[in-house]
Amino acid sequence: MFSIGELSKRTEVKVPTIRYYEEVGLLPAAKRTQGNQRRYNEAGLERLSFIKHARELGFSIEAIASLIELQNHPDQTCQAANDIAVAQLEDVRQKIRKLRSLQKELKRISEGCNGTGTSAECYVLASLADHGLCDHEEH
Amino acid sequence: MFSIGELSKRTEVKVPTIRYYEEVGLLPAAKRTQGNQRRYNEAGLERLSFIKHARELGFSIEAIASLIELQNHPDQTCQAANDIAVAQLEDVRQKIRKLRSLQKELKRISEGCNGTGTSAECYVLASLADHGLCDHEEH
DNA sequence: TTTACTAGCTCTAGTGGCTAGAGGTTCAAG
DNA sequence: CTTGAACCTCTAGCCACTAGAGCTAGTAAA
Repeated sequence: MFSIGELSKRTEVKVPTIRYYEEVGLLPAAKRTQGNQRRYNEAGLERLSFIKHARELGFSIEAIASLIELQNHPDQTCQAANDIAVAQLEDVRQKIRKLRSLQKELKRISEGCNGTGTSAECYVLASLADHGLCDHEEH
Repeated sequence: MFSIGELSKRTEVKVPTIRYYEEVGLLPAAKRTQGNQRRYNEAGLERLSFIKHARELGFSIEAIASLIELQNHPDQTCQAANDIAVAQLEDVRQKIRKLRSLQKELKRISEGCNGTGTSAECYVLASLADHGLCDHEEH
């Protein structure tokens, strides 16, 4: 049994974040010492590692809650888990597409400006002021 | 002179968002009718268009405030404006890099699961539980 | 055992960039 | 003059934390 600080060190998840996960129900309410301090075991560590990894992959708290729920029903098919992963993958792909188009426009804008002119004739400012000057697509 | 609703229609920026921009100082306090309703002119429309376009490119409110400040000093060089654009571009590139590595891992995870097994043997859940099962890099 | 001090506790508020809703007022058309 | 859409302000909510105040518990050295 170890403290929240120890759990934090081992998982590299900050202490207030651990308490937050407990509050929103991702982590079960921890056992307490007589003095009301949280105590964890290996199961708690594994659960938090799972959550951390999923967060790093961009899964929402809600999606992680669903995944944990699925873990708790080991006899069901994992179709639902796969669906969540596939949805997350599609979400990431979408974000990449959007960022790539932003990248393209930002590149064009900043390359049009060498930083030596005055603000009045600045290509960066002009591009932002006039949508027509750029290739930007609507979302 | 036109109303906030008209400005909203013309720029495709929602009414509460326009009020929010005014509140945080991106838009100057609008002139008011005797009945306290906001009235805008073409200058207001151009300013909001600038803000909208910059937001679509992912610039933060703070960065946009700086860009507007630069517009108001047309005699200075636009080095600072270019710096902001370049920083934004680098930020976007960084996000793309990170998302690509997430995409790769998510793809691998979801392809490892055909959705027909049980949760107990699910590759998605196992991958999330065990960091060692994946290629995921630390950030 | 006392003392010091770190680490823990709860609670409230703040972050960014909006969005939603309540409850009231103004404007413009008919 | 009446109707009703559009406007006003104010408060609260969203997500996933993060920061800080003010207090208590645990632990190691003296």
